[in-house]
Amino acid sequence: MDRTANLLGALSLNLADRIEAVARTVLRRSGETPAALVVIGYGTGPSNDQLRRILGLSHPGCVRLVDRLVADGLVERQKGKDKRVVSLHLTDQGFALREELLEGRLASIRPILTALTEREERTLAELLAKMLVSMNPDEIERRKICRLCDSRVCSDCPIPADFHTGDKRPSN
Amino acid sequence: MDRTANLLGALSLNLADRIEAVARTVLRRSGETPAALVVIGYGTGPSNDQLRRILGLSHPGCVRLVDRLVADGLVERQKGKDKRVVSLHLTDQGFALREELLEGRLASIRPILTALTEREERTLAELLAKMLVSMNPDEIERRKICRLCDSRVCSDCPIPADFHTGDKRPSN
DNA sequence: ACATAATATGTGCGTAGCGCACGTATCGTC
DNA sequence: GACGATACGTGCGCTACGCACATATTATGT
Repeated sequence: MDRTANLLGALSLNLADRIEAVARTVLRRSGETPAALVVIGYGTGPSNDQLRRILGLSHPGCVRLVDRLVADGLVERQKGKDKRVVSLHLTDQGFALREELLEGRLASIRPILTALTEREERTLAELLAKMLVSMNPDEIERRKICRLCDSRVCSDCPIPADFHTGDKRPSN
Repeated sequence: MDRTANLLGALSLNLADRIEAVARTVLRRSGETPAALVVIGYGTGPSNDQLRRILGLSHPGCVRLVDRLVADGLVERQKGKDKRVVSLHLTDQGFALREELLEGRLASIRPILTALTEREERTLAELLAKMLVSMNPDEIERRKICRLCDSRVCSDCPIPADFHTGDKRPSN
């Protein structure tokens, strides 16, 4: 079993490398910034605090991250229902870059799967789903796992989170 | 196929998170520092330049990384055959921490695999091996992929690199 | 043999991303 | 209406990293 664990770890590391490289190229930012773009892009208008929980950052870290996204013209701070909370939304430019990021991510993963037959790929999908389900994640954990997911291609998500109702364009 | 790619990406992200968390806990360092400890621990006495290529860092970045490891008492700079090159070796303390890191990494991956039957796990291992082989990596790329691997556990490595001759204790 | 290029390491300086401690504004509750 | 809880933002420092540059050693060409 440890051999399998090791192989899985090695492949995961390589995929993480690829995805990070894509994010750097597309956004010119690193760390949790790409994930923030994806999460905000689900269109639920998350608060700073909700975002930081999903990204696993401190509150100040998240504020600064949003500062960067705003400075880059990708995100807008809008009023929430409560005068305390900020509601985060993508600008059109942010949405466009998010699309590029998500497509780049999938493009970097696809080549690995071409090594498999269709049948093998289906088997892999089943195994992956089984492992994801077994994590039995709570809502925050789900969003954390899916913080770079392209929900549109993930039909029948094994660990559906709230925002799996589909991405929305910014409603300016 | 994109659904499978997305699931694979999500699981990989989660595994990368877990492994990074373990590394932070064990080493109190982040970035490529944990990988450096593992790579140096293969006992081949790599030079600064070889190390940087495997880790994908700039040369100065690698020098500073080694500075940190030396300051932490985990690595020693020894003379190479060439008066220019430095040969990097672990101290006993470095070796001990490397063991802790590798075991922690496996421990963080294992729980995911318990969701599978033995038969399923073997299937997964086959698929993983097939995907890794299909990358057809050169020597540097192989070491990059395996820069956090526990080679003792990875019997019959699908992409064997030079150092798969087994880890060695520091030979002070 | 000797200048010149290539290799390998290290340093000064700046940047990105993040956390801790703290301050401030708004909301709920008694 | 006071007081704690919630949510946001700021000052400050730290870690990890890259670029430009300096230095030392080895290889190469004439």
